[in-house]
Formats: sequence, structure tokens, C-alpha cells
Amino acid sequence: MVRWEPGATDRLRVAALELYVEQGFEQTTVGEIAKSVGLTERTFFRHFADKKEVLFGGEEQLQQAFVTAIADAPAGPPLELITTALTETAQYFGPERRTWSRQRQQVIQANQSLKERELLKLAGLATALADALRERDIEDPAATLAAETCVTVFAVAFGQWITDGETRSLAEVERDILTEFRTLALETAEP
Amino acid sequence: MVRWEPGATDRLRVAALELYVEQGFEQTTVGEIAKSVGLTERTFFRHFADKKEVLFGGEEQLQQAFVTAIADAPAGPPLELITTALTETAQYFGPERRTWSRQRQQVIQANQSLKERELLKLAGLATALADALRERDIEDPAATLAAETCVTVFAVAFGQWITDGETRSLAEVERDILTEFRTLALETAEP
DNA sequence: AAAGTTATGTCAGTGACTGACATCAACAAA
DNA sequence: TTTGTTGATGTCAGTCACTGACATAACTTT
Repeated sequence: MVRWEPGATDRLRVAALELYVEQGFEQTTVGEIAKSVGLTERTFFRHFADKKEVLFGGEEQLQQAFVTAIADAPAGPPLELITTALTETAQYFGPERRTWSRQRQQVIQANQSLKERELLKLAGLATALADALRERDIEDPAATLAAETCVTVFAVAFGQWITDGETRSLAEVERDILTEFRTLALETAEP
Repeated sequence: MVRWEPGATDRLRVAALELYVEQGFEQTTVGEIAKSVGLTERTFFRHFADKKEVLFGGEEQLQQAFVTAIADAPAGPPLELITTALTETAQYFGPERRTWSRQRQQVIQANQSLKERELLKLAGLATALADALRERDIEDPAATLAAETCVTVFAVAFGQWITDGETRSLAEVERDILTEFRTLALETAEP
């Protein structure tokens, strides 16, 4: 007989998302989440820094995937590196993950403080990407600009991928957004 | 004889920044801020939605300036529109504002939840810019991409402008960052 | 068997934020 | 002048996120 049910962190994650979807983020108390999986509020805060963080797991892996993709990419200009990274990491978002992503995103978009947290995570990704690009001997400000561009493309593509009726894979959407981006930058008539 | 000292909002803003600088954001209590200008905690929350918001006034004006700049800019491709908008709005950041900006930014960078709030404000700016670009008959996703790019350039330039030892005006820094950005997009050898 | 480790519970406390109601000078209408 | 009416404030009680300190019990190591 075990002392505690294992996988407390995951159980809390699942229960939290479920409750957030059902009754909204603000209407759900931490005590409620914990109680629903047989734990206490205090224990929740030993697994997650705060009430929002429970929605943001597994980002380190995605970030790591981006970073290694850039480290391993064939030599080329910055935009080629991030193109490679985007393509490589798109595989993390298969069709099976789409429904869950939609659900999660719906919760986030419904609450300002959750949007804030997501933006912070994306900013963290941009910072990590910039570091990785500097490792590839790309100097600032090009590294920062390329990293921010990569995150922008990812975020825009992800938003489209999540949209109802969208059937293309994330990689396909990203490719189109990247093309659009190049057009944007090129069609500028500048002295 | 007046019933209340006027300008409560501004007095709270000034006192808050001062206290945040002196003792840090988290170490400062809302009651403390209010008391320091002869008001109560409850009244603070009638002027500001939360403890963070007191640092983020006047953004509507900047956002409005960006939007009108885009609305009034001469016809051209998206990147030209945002170049115009950046140049126009740079005048809001004269040399006299530099010290204050440094001080404020230092407080924000020292605290995660303040960083989150700032990112949310920038995201709001991006949304407003995208709307303005659509008004100029630029279709999505180009509008969104251009708007995000504009905000990125602004943020990177602003960060540089704030840096110790930087003497160029914001407009100059922005121009250089934009040039860098075009180079980035152009030096990509793509089939 | 004794000692240490680990995930949890308990409890008391702080501080952000809210709703309800009271106050009271200033101003307007009667 | 008297009588509302308004608007920024105060007061107070309450909820909830989050934290520190300490206890507990099962499993592990020595």
C-alpha cells in the first residue's frame, strides 16, 4: 500500500484545466483544485509557483527543442536558421494535440493575467533563441531581431493553426506565414 | 476650502514609483503608498485597477499617436507605414524623459509580474497597430506581421535608448534597428 | 534498529483586492 | 434659502492567493 497516490503534479494539472474550462479561471479556487484530487491547497503550491503556472508545463521542452534545432542547423543567414528551427519544432504539434491546444488557449485568452503569463513565456523563448543565435556567431541586434521574428511567426502561425476550420499542419502554416513575412520585408521600396 | 487635495491619481503615481524604487515593488504595500499621500488603500484601488497598473499610465496616448501616424501616413507598403509611425512617435521620448524612463524600466525589469504587464501593454499596442494597418487596406496576415515587427523594433530600440552610455535619440536608434532588420530579411538566400 | 529523506498536512499570518454602506463638501434645482 | 444630488473619499468586513514554521508518517539508507 502506498503512502500517496503518485503523479500528483499531473493530476493537479488535469484537474485544474478541467475546472478552469468548466467554471472559469477566476471562479476556481486553488483549494478547490487541490481538494478535487485529494490534496490540500498548501500542496498545490509545492508543485506550482502560482495558480497560473499549472497551465504552463512542458515549455522548457519546446524551448529546448528550438535551441537545439538552431545549434544543429546547417550554416546560413539568421532567417534560414529560424526557418529550420520552426520546421523542426512543428512536429511537437501533431493533429492529436490540436483539440487540447484549442481548449487551453481558450482558457488563456479569456483571462488577462493568463495572457500576461503566456507573453512572458514567449518572451523567455525569444531570449533563449537570441542566445542560441549568438552561439552561432550572429551579433546583436540581428540575433535579437531574428529571435523576436521567429517567435512572432510561431505565435501567428499557432494562432492560425488553432483556428476553427484550419486543416493544414502547423509546419505548413508556418511556411506560409514565413513567405508572407519575406514578401513584407521585400516589397519595401527604400533608397 | 477644498474637500480633497486635487490630482490624487498623479500623486499616487509619483509616490508609488518613488517607493518602488526605494524599497522594491514587492516590499511596498498599497496601504503604504496611499498613506504617503494622505489617502487610504481603498481609494488607491479606485484610481488603479491593481498595484502594477500605477506604473503604466499614458500608454493610451502613445498608442493613439502610433495609430494616427499610420492613418495619416502617405500611401506605401506596410514597412514604410510603420517606419513613418516609428519616426513620428519617437518625438514623445525626448532627452528629458530618458532618466525617468531608465528609472521606471529598472523597476519593471526587477519584477516578473511587472514584466508580464509590460508585455501585455506591448501586445495591446500591436493589436491596435494591426487594426490601423487593416484600415489602410493591408490584409492579414501581413497586417499582424507588420504590427508585431513594428513593436519589436520599437522595443529593441527603446531598450538600447535606455542603455547607459547611449547618446543617440530614439529616432536615430530606431532607424538603425530598422536598417538592421531589412538586412536580416534580405540576406536570406531562398529558392 | 536508528537515522535520514520526502511528500504531505496543519495552522497562522500577510497582503491584494472587492462589495456595501456612510460621509460630507460642493453644486444645482426648487 | 432650503433641499436634493453628486462625487471622491473613508470604514469595515470579507475572500483568496500565497508563505513560513512545524508536525507526521512511510519509505530508504546506514
